[in-house]
Amino acid sequence: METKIFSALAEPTRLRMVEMLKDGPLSVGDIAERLSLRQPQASKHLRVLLEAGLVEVEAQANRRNYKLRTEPLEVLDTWLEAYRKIWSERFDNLDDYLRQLQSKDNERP
Amino acid sequence: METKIFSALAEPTRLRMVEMLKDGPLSVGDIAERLSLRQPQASKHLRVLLEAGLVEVEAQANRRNYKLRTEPLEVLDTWLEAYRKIWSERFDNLDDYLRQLQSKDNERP
DNA sequence: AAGGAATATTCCCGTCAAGGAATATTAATG
DNA sequence: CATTAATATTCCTTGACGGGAATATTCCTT
Repeated sequence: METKIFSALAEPTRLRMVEMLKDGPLSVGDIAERLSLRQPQASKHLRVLLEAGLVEVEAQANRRNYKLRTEPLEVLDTWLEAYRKIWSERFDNLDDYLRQLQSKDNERP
Repeated sequence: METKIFSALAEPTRLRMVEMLKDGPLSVGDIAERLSLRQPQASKHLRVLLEAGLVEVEAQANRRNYKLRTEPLEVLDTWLEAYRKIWSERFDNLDDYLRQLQSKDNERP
């Protein structure tokens, strides 16, 4: 698993950017305004997201519209698969345990 | 969403630790050895994982056994939910598109 | 109680990331 | 072509992070 996506999302401002872009593409200015950032900082953070593959840019005249790319998130989702097994196993164990209790209850009368 | 988990996983060594612990708890020494780390570095990284809630410790005599905690990963999994919708929508759109092609093919003869 | 094994913590240092301010770039417009 | 709007890049400084080496702590053993 590539750690680049984690570093990119480890910065609160960038995480908020990603969450914002979930609802559709935005220009740098829009992003900066909504997050109360100065434009250069917005551009810099967007560059990091770009290099992590989390966004793509479409130039439209003066503007640059940044759009979310889900591919790295899909990779992350796949990576999580192995861990989902673990917590679902735990759930199953709890489930088994509850069933055991249940059957003991049934033995009693 | 808490960024702490991302910072914790952004470090390649720590990510490897998490992946190792997927298969069960390990002592500091074991972890250090498998990753060819010096013990102090292993301890330091484990501390970060601990503070991120990604592991828990169980002291057993001299040893400290570190065990994976999946709770932060479950939070991450939940956070991903909103994005899964996006890429599955895209898939649906592609699906629709292919169906359209299909029906146009059928019109032709 | 002393010694040794396993682990944690501290100190030092080099590197890197982030913000601020200034400047460069690109495109539209008069 | 000059100006302006939108964005990117650079330079600087500061703070956090990671590795190395040394040391402290804890617990077992004898």
